[in-house]
Amino acid sequence: MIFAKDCLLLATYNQDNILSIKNNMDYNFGEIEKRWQKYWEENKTFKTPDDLTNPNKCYILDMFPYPSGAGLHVGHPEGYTATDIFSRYKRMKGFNVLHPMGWDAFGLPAEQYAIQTGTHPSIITNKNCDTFRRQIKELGLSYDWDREINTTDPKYFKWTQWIFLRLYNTWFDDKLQKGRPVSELPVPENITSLGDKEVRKYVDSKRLAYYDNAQVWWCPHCRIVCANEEVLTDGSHEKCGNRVEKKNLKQWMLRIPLYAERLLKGIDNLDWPEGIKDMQRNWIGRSTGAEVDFQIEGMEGKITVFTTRPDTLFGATYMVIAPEHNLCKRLTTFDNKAGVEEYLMAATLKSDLDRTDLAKDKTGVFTGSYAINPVNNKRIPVWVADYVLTAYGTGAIMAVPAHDTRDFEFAQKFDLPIVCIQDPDVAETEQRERILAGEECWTEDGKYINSSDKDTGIDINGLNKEAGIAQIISWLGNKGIGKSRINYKLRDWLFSRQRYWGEPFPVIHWEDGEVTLLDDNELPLMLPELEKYLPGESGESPLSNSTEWLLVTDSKGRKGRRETNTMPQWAGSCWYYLRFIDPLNDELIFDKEKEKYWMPVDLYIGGAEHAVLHLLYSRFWHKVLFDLGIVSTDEPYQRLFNQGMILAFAYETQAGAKVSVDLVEEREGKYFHTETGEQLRQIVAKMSKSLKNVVNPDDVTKKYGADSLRLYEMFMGPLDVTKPWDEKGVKGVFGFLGRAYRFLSEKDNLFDGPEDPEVLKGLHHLIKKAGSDIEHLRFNTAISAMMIFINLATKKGKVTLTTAETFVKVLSPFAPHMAEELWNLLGNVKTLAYEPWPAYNEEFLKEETFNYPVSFNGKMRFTIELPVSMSREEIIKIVLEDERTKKWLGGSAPSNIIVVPGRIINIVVKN
RNA sequence: GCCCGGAUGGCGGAAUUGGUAGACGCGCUGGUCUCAAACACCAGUGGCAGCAAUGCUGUGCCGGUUCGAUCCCGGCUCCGGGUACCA
Repeated sequence: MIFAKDCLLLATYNQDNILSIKNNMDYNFGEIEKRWQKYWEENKTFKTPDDLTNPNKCYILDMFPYPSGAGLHVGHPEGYTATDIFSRYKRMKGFNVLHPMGWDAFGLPAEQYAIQTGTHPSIITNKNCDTFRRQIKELGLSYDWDREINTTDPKYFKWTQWIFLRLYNTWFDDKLQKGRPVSELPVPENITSLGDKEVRKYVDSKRLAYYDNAQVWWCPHCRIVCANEEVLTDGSHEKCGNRVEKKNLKQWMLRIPLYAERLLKGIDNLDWPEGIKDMQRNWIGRSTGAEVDFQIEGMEGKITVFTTRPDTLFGATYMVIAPEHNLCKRLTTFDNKAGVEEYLMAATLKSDLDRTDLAKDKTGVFTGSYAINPVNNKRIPVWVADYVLTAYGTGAIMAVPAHDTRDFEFAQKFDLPIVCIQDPDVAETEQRERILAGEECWTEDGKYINSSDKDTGIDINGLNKEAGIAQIISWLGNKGIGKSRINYKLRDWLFSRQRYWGEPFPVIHWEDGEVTLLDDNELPLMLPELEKYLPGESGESPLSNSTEWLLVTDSKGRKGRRETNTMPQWAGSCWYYLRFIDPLNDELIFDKEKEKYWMPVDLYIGGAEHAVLHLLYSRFWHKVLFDLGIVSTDEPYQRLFNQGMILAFAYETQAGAKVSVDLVEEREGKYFHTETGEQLRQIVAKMSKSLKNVVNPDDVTKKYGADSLRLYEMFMGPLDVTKPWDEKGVKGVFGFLGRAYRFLSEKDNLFDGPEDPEVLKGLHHLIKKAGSDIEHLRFNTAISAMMIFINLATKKGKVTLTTAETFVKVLSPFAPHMAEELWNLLGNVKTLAYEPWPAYNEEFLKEETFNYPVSFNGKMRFTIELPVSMSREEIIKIVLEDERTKKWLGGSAPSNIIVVPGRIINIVVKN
């Protein structure tokens, strides 16, 4: 009956289609996919609508990739397919959809390649982008390619530099909890009176971006500085595996801790996985406590400590300062000088590995000096130990060995006094006595003891923890030697790298010491062409080799030198979601109206490895831009979802040695080493070059088509879990697509007229389930529902044309090429990308009867079909009369009968 | 060590979050088609016992709450991820 439409189709569509109709029994995915990819590209089907009046907008974003030389692996399409399904679904739901893709293309591999070959990094970068683009297009992903961005494009990084200027020119108003332009910064009079230089110094100390000496990890092998997070716990460089060392270098830093409170509070209202929110909270690491000043015996000055437990001051029997503490030298007495110096020397040479290894065995050395415990005026020794970190708190602690395990270990080792000040009344008698005697550490709460002093007039004995803390803080405050304080783990962000292939800082250092930034209209500051990309010996970036670019002279003849550091890779990815809104705008970073319309990002999908850093940095920049009135939302990413990693099968010997996949053969479901013949275990491991178990999407697409790849990636399991790749699984979904295609492309299977009620019910069940599953990103069960429907339709043998069309619409977000092809074969001439998502009718889903499971004491014994409307009483009556019930009762009377309408019948029998 | 996830057939996973455990797919077994194979199609498939009807058993282990537990509570074991002395 669809012959008439076929004729129309033949007349309106291209020659290829005639072929496909003749041979429509076969699912020729190669031809189909090529045709529709071409159609979408030529018709700009997925161009983002310009109309900003549609109140339903949806900004759907992938974490854009670093275009590595290896090309795509099957992990990439997982997230991309998920956002694509969501985007296609939202378009059909009538939303304006913004769904862009781009490249996070600055990075070390291209630079290393440049060092080796002398080719400009942009050449290899662009080549890699081309590969990625081709591969991504072959997956039929519905990106608006007119919005493609590349972080290495001067038209893009001009605005990255522009944002840096804004960060530099912003200070954080603590009272308003808001970033403001430095032009609005009030400068105290005692500073203005000291002259311009001091004012400049003051302003610089408030800027969000500052230039200062920083102790950084230096990788002698890569000749670059590594961020803390790039240094692994064993003291090696994440990128190259070589040992790193400490070095002092002038660096750009960003004062992200000023935004700690805002970043922390903002997390609460985000629709993000709870685990990721927790990780961000822990990273920010807010803790409340107090700062307490300790006088030093026989010396001017004081040691300030940060403690979360000021209430335990009476138990503080010694102090520890970090090796890097600035009072360290002064506190060391003549007798102890040799020992301390030796210890300090050892500490600076220590890598993280040493520190971690030695963690089990605490080290430290006595300075010879004593401090005075303010609550009881007792002399307590001051020690130096590397278990105290200079970067956290004040770099000094008061040690309360009775109630802190680290302090306890240290005190035991060095035989320092342990005074219990909290009675562990909940502990067992024997344990309690040990604790009271200072033989065991107690970190739980308890009633204070030994916590009063007549001379200082303080007494917290008998109080609980909360009251004790409050009283001590108020006592410290009155004395002017302490106050409550909130401390964060979050540290200043080291924001420069000694590399070529990054955004240049728009900064000039003048010979007189002044630092100036370029004006907006001087941007972008381009990277110079170089002959050699090797970094300078001293740790300077390769940019220092380019004298022509490097040296500048101003109109008055003053000489200056450009900043040779470049920005880290985070810079470009911190704000790219904003540029996608208006990527071709040369006048503005983006149009304000467009930003207001599209922001925030409604769905952001990417790997969990970016859970903390990328998302935290990005949120920080966004909040600054919000404070400056540049963006309209306080948070950038409203809903976040992390896809799980895709692993692959790998093989290992009985001894546990990994065997490369090309040395493995399968025989009767078992695996053997092709050379040694040893039987191997199949395990699941990360894809890696060394195991040769990396799966390339190109190979999958060639064999089964992009629709199958997409479907399998989604069918493997829930989006957020780690799951192993298994090619056999691709075969499964390929089979499903083939069955669906053959069934729906065969005219004899389609008819006009009323639909079979069972098919109708199945169809509407599918529409409902697929819609809700897509909203909740549960694609695996949506696909399963489509399979169930096709199984039903094939069994029935025939469906109406309307049913076929409806099914194709539901299928289309998942397998868009095949859906377009079928849509076309069913007689439609336009793309189905904007066809309305079908509505389901609850009426068709209604059941007349329900097959009740009847259980006895919770064990299901048989089922009985009863009308849904039947009352509880009637149900009980019928069930009790049933022969099978009598059999299972075995003569005894039921003590209780539970009927949950539409669910279950449970008969309780007491023996 | 601490924090966060998780454990369901031979395998990936499903179960309206307290109501018929194992949907859907893979694999396997048998059959149809074929000279044969592949493809495709049909049937079966948690384990144990039985020719079968059927029965027993079963969601990492032990215990609890409940008429009823994969789901809630307590205690373990193992696996994965994060983190590294954060005062």
